[in-house]
Amino acid sequence: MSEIFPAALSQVANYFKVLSEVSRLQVLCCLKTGAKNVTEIITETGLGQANVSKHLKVLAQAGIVKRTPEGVSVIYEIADPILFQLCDLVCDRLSVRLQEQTQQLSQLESRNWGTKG
Amino acid sequence: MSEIFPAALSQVANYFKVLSEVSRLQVLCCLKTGAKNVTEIITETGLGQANVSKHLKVLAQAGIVKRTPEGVSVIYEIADPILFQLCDLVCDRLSVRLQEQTQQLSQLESRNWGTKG
DNA sequence: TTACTATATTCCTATATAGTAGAATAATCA
DNA sequence: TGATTATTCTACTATATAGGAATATAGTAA
Repeated sequence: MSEIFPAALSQVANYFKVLSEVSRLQVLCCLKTGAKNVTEIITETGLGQANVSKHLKVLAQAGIVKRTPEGVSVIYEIADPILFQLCDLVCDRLSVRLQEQTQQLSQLESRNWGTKG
Repeated sequence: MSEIFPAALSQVANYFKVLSEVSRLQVLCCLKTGAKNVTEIITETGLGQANVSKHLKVLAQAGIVKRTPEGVSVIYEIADPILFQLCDLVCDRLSVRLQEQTQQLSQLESRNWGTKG
């Protein structure tokens, strides 16, 4: 009955895809401290100009940033209320995983290659 | 000072990338109702065998599913506590965006092509 | 051992897209 | 008008990976 439609999933997949690029995350991080124009984003991230422009377009189409032309330049700001929740969740999860892996590694060490013989 | 290191961001980006494929989301949806072996996942999703196997490997490496060999078959189950929180957040956000867009569209309609003249 | 089943891996093709350079467009000022 | 600056658009190359067919591997039973 409650079949999952791939069409609905593709929207979710696409949202995650937008967040799956380091460069775009860099842009978002640099916008975390407030709205900025494209030039500021370029200098702060160190990315190429055309590249930044493309990424901003993708982010804007996904509704993650808001574009506001202001005179000769264009201001971008984060517009997605869930963005930081998402990133915080993932960061916490990643650090927990790293801790678990570190622990497993140290257990493996002392069990199989310990000096006790 | 608190510079963002792209190396740290790439971990986050990679996590999101794992969730950015429709086929992988299909697999996760089918695991939502409980642990299943690979054959069950194949029939339930309709995906090819090699394809499912590859996606399961990616999901397991990301710590999103847990792999448990059991006799001749292998059981997979969801192991990531934040997965459904993430998906729910995104789904809610997507539906809000769609509502907004629908509303804007109808406003545009009545303002520019309305019968009032 | 052999035969069989369930998973995993390898190789291949097609597609998607990141990143770059340079052209084109748009807005401001002299 | 032209010059300057900010941004976007247009190819282009290189890389990544989804998906499928064939093959390999691991476990089970005879």
